[in-house]
Amino acid sequence: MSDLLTRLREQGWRLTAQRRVVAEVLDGEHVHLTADEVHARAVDRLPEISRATVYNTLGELVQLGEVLEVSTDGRAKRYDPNAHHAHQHLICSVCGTIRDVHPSADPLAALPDAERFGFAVSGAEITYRGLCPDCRAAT
Amino acid sequence: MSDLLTRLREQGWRLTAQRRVVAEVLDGEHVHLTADEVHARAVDRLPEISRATVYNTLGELVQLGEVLEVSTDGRAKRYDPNAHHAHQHLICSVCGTIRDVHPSADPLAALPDAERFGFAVSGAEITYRGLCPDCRAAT
DNA sequence: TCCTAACTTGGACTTTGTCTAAGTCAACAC
DNA sequence: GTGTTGACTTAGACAAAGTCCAAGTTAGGA
Repeated sequence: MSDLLTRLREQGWRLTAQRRVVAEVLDGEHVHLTADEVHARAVDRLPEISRATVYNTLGELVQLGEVLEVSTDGRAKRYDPNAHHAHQHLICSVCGTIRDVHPSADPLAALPDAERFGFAVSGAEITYRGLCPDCRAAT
Repeated sequence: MSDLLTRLREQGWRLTAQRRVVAEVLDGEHVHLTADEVHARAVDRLPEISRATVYNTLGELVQLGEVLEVSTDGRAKRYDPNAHHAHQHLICSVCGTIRDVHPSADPLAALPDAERFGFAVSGAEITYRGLCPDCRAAT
């Protein structure tokens, strides 16, 4: 993650305590946190950090391509620090747990020209849904 | 759509004016409307219909499998009446236009067992992103 | 050490959606 | 047709997620 801080500085970022803390939270646990969860963890380290700053910083990290935004359920967006390795998501329909997964085929290749309607198609996200082992066991 | 009304009645639905109007709005234009857009169009036909009823009715249609919910951007959910034919979505990154598309391969087949982590995987949604012809021309 | 543009803050505000209590009405029985 | 009843609808309050703004603070260069 020191890589990340270096890259950000090269982009002209001011390295404030708040931004450092947000970056550390995302780096610390490889999970998919909501903005409010990031804020809660950031507050543990820097009690006076505001919600607005967390939102701003997350938005900037997304702009810079350092973090991915995942909108899966129409509720809060989740932030995925694993932005430098292509992957898709597998989500438990019951508890919402998210795993990164790696399909064997590129979904873009499966979209024929006739199905592109003149769009310049630039990417594809796949959301797999199912029941995680814990939720299977619970039923 | 009279099919739809018939199916709904068979499910024990009371056929109220409000529900009929919501069903007609979704049937009338094969687009992907937000709940508020559905409400706006419903009000044109039945001025006293309330937002709560539109939300309730859309939720019921989704439960019954007659309409799909599409959450693509963390903003408002969109409702897709084309629930009886498997398809995926292609979305313009600029204007948000959504098209139904039909990839040539089943995305489920591209997820190896080793990448399922014990989940009972039940489905996959692909969101293709790109620039629509209008937005390409505008740049 | 100073300066200043960039950053942060708290709170107001917006959007999207949910909930509730009270009133209305579709469908069935007669 | 008329009455009955539980399902449905309504308006408005509420909640969650996110944005915006004016005022205060500060990182980093001069």
